[in-house]
Amino acid sequence: MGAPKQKWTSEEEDALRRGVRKHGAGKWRTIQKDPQFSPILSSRSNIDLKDKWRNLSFSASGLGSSKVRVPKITGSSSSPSSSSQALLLPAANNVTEAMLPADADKKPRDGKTPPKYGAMIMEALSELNQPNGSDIDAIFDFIKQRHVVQSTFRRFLPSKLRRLADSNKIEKVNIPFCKLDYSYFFLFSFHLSEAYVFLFTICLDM
DNA sequence: GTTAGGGTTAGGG
DNA sequence: CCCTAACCCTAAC
Repeated sequence: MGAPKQKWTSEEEDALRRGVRKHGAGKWRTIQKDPQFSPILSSRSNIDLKDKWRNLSFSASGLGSSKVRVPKITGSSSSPSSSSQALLLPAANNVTEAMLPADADKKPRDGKTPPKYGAMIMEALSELNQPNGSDIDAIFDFIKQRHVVQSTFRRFLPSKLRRLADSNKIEKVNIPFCKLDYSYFFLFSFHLSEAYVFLFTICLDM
């Protein structure tokens, strides 16, 4: 409780980047124990290094740069891109030495066109319009294909959905007639002239 | 024991 | 009110 939040300094960030550049990503313990970065990252643990690196990757992922609009929405079938082992990056097939953007110094932030995740979720649900419901992965995949979102989006996507539900925009209910623990989320949006009923399914544990 | 992923909380715009 | 960054917990290797 003594440190509510310890912001990362430029020195620590630089040290982390340097360490990754030298040892490579994934060797957080080695970087942390390195005598060169040890005094700098003494207050940081390997977990912290990993988290910071993760955040850095997200920031450098590219948000607000190339807004590739893929009107190929096939929520029902033909979804080859939606696999199981797909990195959050769109096409990061550049593994040379460091799989991190060293040129992330520049942040091409639009600033004029905020992502608005809430709108993305609503749009995805509206476009999907699946009677059976769309799982959270489908929603995420849809948004990912349509917009460039950060990897963190998937992490706090449930929280955002819950927030939306709390905002009377969406509601979640559990359906017991499922095979296992399947939670169906009902999302009903009341429009001025039309009433749309969307529901997305979420897999709790399987 | 360490790393990777997911979830939660706090702070800032 | 929404988005970003740091922190904590758990599972897999």
